[in-house]
Formats: sequence, C-alpha cells, structure tokens
Amino acid sequence: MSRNALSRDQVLEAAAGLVKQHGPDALTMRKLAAGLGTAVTSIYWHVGNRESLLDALVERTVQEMGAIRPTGRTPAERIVSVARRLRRELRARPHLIAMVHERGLTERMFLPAQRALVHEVHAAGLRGARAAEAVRAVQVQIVGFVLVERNRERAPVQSPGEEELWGSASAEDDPAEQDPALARALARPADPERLFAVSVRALVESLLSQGNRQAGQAN
Amino acid sequence: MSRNALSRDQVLEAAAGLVKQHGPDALTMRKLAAGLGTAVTSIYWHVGNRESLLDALVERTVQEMGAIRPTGRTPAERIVSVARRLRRELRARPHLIAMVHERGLTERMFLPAQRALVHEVHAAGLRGARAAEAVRAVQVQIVGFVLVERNRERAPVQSPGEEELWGSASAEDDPAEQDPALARALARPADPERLFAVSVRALVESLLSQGNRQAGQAN
DNA sequence: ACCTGAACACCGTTCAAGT
DNA sequence: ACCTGAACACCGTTCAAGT
Repeated sequence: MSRNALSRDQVLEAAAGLVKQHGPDALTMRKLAAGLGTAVTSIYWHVGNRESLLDALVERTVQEMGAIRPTGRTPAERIVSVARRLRRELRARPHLIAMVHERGLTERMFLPAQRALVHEVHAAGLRGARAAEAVRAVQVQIVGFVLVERNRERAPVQSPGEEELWGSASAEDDPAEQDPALARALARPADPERLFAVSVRALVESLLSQGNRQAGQAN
Repeated sequence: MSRNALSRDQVLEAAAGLVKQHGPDALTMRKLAAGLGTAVTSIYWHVGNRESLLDALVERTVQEMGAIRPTGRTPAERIVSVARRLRRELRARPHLIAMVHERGLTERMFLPAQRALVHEVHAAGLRGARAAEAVRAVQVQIVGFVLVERNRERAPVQSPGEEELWGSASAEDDPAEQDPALARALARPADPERLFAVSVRALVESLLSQGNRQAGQAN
C-alpha cells in the first residue's frame, strides 16, 4: 500500500541528522519514526534495532574518513601535516567520532592515515619493527590528544581549577615558588593548537632521530 | 518510622557498587532502590536525581586519585615512573574513569600528578612557559594513551583489520613492499606496554633536551 | 525530616495481523 | 516484501500524602 516506500538509506540519513545535531541520546526510535512519518515498527524492519542502526551510522563515518595527502618537505614536516589534518577531521564530527570511539573502531578509521605515516617514517630512514613502533606512537598521540582536548572543551568550570592550585603559595620545595613564570603559565588555560604542534614535533623528532643513527636493520 | 534510616552515603556506596560491576547503564534508580530495600522516591530525597547521583560518584573517584611518588634517579626516569603509575591507576577503574572523562573532569583528577611532573621538569632545567608546556604535553600524552588503549581493548575483531591491509601486496611505492619486516610488525598486534614506554620516553627526552640548551628565561 | 505508592510521560522491542 | 497498532516490560521524575 506504501506509495512512497521507506528505504534503509532514508532511515540512516534521518538518523544521522538527529545524531549530528543533538547527539546520540536524541536518537530515539519513536522520534525517528515520527520524523519520517511512519510507524516505529517500520524502522525495525529496515535496520533491525537501535543498536544496529547506530552501528550503521558508525560504519558510514569510518568510510567518510578519506585519504590523507601530506604536505611539507622533510618527513617530520609531512608527519606534522598529517597530524594537523587528522585533528581537524576529528574535531569536525564530534558526536559521530565519539560513537566510533565507543565502538572501538578508532583504529580502523585511521588505516588510511597510518599508510601515510608509514611512508614518511620509512622516508626518514626508519626500518622494520622500529618504524612500525614510530608510526603507532605518532598515531596514538594524535588520537589521544584529540580525545583529551574534546574532554577539556566539554569540561565545566573546573571547580578548584588550575589557577587556584598554582596561583596560591604552596609547599616550600614547590618549584612554582621559585619560578613564578612557570606558575603563571600553568594558571593560564593551555593553547591547544600550540600544545599539539609542540607535542607532535617533539615526539616525531625524537623518534626519527633514531633513524639517522641506525643502519636499517629490523627489530 | 524508619528504624534503619537510609543515609546518603549508603546510597552512594550501593550505586558505586553497581557501576563498578556492570557499568553506569546498569545503575537504574529502580534497581538501586530495590537493592537498598526502599522506595525509589526515597533515593530522590537523598541524592536529588540520577544525574547528580552520578556526579557524586565521579567526585568520589576524583578524590580517590591520591598523590604520586616518583621513583628513579634522573628526571626523565622519574617522569616515566609517574607515567607508569598513572596508567595503572587509570586502568584499575575503567567505568568510573570513563565517567570522569565524560564529565570533563579528567584534568582536575590529575592535578596531583601535574605537581609531580612540574617538579621533575623543573629539576631537568626547564623554566617558565616552556616548562609548563612540557608538563602539559606529557600529561596529555599519558591520558590520551590510556584512552586510546581502552578503546583498542574494547574493540571487536577489527573487521578489515591491520593484517589484511598490511599483509597483502599493495601500491608500488608502498614502503611495506620493500620492507617486509615493517609490514609484519604492523600486522602483529601492538604491545601496549612497550609502546607506552617508547612513546613517553621519546617525548620526554625530546622535551627535556630543550632544558639543557636554554639558559632558563621564560617564554 | 524522611519515606511511601500512584501516576505521568517517556523508552526499546515483539508479535500477530494486515496488504 | 513491507507496514501497522497494540501490548509488554522497562525507564526517570513528580506529587500529594503519610509519619
């Protein structure tokens, strides 16, 4: 009797819209059905249940995460450019990325990026197991940073906050006493852009310098 | 009429038990009431509502995260020891830590650890804003690593997994072609213990080496 | 001050029945 | 093959009423 047959894709599209705007909690089967003008049970026919609907959305997001083109001249620069790009992509889809993370698929989502990192690390002279380790270290650092960063952004007022702890005088042997500039710097909110660049660069330089020292043998 | 008056602490204790064992989703007001042998509404009188109950549990967890005692001789060693300790603490309370994270309180939970890191970075000769940056970089790396690590553990089979991608032959310019040891290493599951140590050490060495080069001026 | 049951407005999911 | 309403078993929360 349905003149406008409901398709699985329509359901996914509408569901993605709800999640993008108001987060996964806003996606209820009943609201979704109401928005599509069908009975709740029709949705079940198309996508199984709520859990597999979310799974499908996550799968979509993983696919959307396209290839990465590094820019820059040195391998270190190019790795940093990949890192920047990844950070941007992640921050553009907060809700969906959180869902990918919750389902433990972050790793898989980053396989394309991993290939790019492998290329650069290899170009820098790292080989074998050591190269693999460097790639993974950088990868974990990037993803970890974004996770922590998002956490910090969602954070409320940070009740006893860093200012209170570092602003007031403390124990005698506390370095903050002797180094007011350090204390002040920690009392200020961190600049994530700069912290990200500094962290990645520091890690990459350290990892790649091993490549210059070693001849090229594995493990 | 209550001979055994229900206390707020009893409610928190029972709630913490439910969360620790089966995660936050298992904590429903009705189950909690049933376990305590009271009406659901009594719980509301003591803790407000479910949200503020969870808030209270999170607050508890933050408090439990005690002081950190670094071990080792060099500042680098001592920082690594702090990192190890933090990682262990985090992994011991997965559900509660996830809740702390969701509420954006990870930062605050780590203020004690931050103090320890400040001390060591200062001992290594870093000063002012640069010292603060080093502390934050290490801190973010540790927390980020654990978040990614937990994600990886929860992950299912990783359908197209790393093996498939790196195991088979690929594009010509792919370094994996020329470096089978690298390809094999990436096909194997990562050893998180080792990766953590390598990452932290690499970052710390790189950051602390700046301390040896600079005189000690701020920013 | 503390506890209670009843009621409200939501959920996800199943099932038997329609076309 | 696709859609439907009714029903079930859950939720969190409020409220008026008890002691």
